[in-house]
Amino acid sequence: MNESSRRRPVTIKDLASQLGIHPSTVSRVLHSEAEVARGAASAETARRVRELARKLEYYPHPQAAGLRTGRTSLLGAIVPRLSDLVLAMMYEGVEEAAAELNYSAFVMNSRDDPGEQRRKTEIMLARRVDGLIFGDAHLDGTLMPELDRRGIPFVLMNRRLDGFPSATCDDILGGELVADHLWEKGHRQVAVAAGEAYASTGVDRTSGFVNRWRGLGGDIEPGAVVWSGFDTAGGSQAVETILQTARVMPTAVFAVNDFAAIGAMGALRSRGLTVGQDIAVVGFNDTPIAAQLPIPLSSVRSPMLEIGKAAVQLLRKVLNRESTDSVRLKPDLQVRESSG
Amino acid sequence: MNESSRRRPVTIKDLASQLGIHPSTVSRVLHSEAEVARGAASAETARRVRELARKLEYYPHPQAAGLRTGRTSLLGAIVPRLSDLVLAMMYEGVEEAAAELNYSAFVMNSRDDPGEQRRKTEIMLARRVDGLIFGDAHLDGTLMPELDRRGIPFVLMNRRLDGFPSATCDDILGGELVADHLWEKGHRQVAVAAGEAYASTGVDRTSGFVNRWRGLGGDIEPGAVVWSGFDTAGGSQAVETILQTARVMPTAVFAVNDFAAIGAMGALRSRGLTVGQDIAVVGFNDTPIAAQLPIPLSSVRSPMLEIGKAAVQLLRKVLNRESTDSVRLKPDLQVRESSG
DNA sequence: CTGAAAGCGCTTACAG
DNA sequence: CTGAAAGCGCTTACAG
Repeated sequence: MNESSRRRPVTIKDLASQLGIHPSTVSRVLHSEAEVARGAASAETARRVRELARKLEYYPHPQAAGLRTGRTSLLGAIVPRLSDLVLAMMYEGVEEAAAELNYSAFVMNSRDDPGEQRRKTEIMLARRVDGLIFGDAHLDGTLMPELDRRGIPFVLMNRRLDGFPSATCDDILGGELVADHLWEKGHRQVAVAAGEAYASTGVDRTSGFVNRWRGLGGDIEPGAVVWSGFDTAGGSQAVETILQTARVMPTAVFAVNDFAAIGAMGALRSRGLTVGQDIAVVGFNDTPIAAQLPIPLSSVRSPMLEIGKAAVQLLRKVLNRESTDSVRLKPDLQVRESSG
Repeated sequence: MNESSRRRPVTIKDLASQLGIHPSTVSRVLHSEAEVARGAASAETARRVRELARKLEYYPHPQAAGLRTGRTSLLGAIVPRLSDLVLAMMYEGVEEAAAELNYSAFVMNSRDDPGEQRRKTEIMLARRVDGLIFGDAHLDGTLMPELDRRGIPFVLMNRRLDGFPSATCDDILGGELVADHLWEKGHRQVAVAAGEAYASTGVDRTSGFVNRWRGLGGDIEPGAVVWSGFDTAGGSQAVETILQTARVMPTAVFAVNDFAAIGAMGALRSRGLTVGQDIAVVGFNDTPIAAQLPIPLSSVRSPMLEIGKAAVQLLRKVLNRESTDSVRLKPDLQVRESSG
């Protein structure tokens, strides 16, 4: 059982009294970047302060500093759900990059529900975060323009939205890579499990694919593009719909998310089709399971960790009032047995 | 682009001056639980304070309050990796339960590395968290006893450790459920992909299985229990080892984690075996993909979200210096095609 | 019932 | 180069 008799952390005052100097001098030294502490204190004083701080394991009290400076060094991230591996990976990137900049990051789930997005945003603001990162932007949403009007610093990751800085995968390119690959493999009848129509990821991957496909001279049957959830259930439903409504059976399915692809594979198998032989399937994100599935899944590798880190860098610029350009990181295609 | 001209949040002083009363009175009212504000202010004053607070959308400044009270209302959680769905789900539970108690939760990854566990713990403590939740306890680790000696309030989740309060799945029971099921299905030669030997999850699931199996009159071949990673790679490696070293071919494999089970399925398939016909596979945690795999995976359902919530409740008790008993939540077995 | 003061730990202009 | 003061927003014993 815990004793809960934590010893009181060392403060600036402790350091000052032990050194026989004023707390403000300690603070100045600890904040001077240069080892020599130009203007903050004499080289000798600075040395003694730093030495004692190290010896006593002094750590600044971030809340106290924040109270004084008006900044909390807190970043808030809102994602559809953390149990979605794609967002979890991106958030790992956010966490790492934030820690490097001496920020702390929070994360909350919105479940892609507009009410929850608002609610969670207000909670984050009540906690006085310095800025926000949204992984759940809706193309038809009203929250982002509103926050912008209120002057709240934020950036987007994962999904983009016109007019706001975002760190995303180049999803259009990702879709194009899949079109090139399937065309080259000789497929001419294809279908798309396109994801949610409110998410730029689904929209961009799909439009990249469709436009390139047409550019190559291919046709997309009406009813061959089905909007659906990004999860396994969404993928299997999309395939059911495609199989029921398509006039011509597709020989390949592009699912804009690996989990949807896994759901699609399940649905195809229960129709008696062998993926990789009777029908090709390609997913998106190249999550670790893709390569390890019983039938390894071809997938577009997106740099999820890097997207999270890029989002933090972008937010840093916004907070510093520097100019920002959205970042689109390049994906590449991993071809495996499911479409080999 | 963001304007970054956020309007200053409303403070207690703002409320007080608008009402012509003293800030301390406002604070007292806002902290009195009862609507009538017994002892804090007159019913009329209390009413006016609450009304204005609502109207101006006053939110307390948690850092300022914490500075005064000595508590930050911050909880730190450390997990092996957030991109492990099991931990991500548990952390969702942590986040939700913490928010309900007006706590904010942080999470960091330790990658199951003892150095990182220490480092991340110290970062959390430097941020003055009120308490910690560890999802990455090692059975042979030295960190927990050390933190206990230092009087730092913490609890464990996911993995247990003797002598410390934990919220876990009843992993022994989970292993027993699998043994009963496979025995009943007529299997007599079994193997186990047992997970990491430093994690109570793997150890308990395995010992629950093995002990029950022997109790039923079964034998476990030497070399039929293989320690391995919890991920897909670990599962496929474990199966490779089992197939190479087992004297008798098993007819069933119990993998203590769904991702390991997926890896196992892949390895079995590349040996030409059809899971569910030639060989049974059972996983653990019943993650959402289990049911949606091309060959649906039998799995022990563990209440991941509830484990996270229970950990927060446990930590709350520790912080209140109430007595705590470890919580072991009951799992159940979902039988599917992979072992049907 | 309500005001006034002190102080949590830190930072930052301001003197000297 | 260094000290002293003020103040961030809040809470809490203490008076009256």
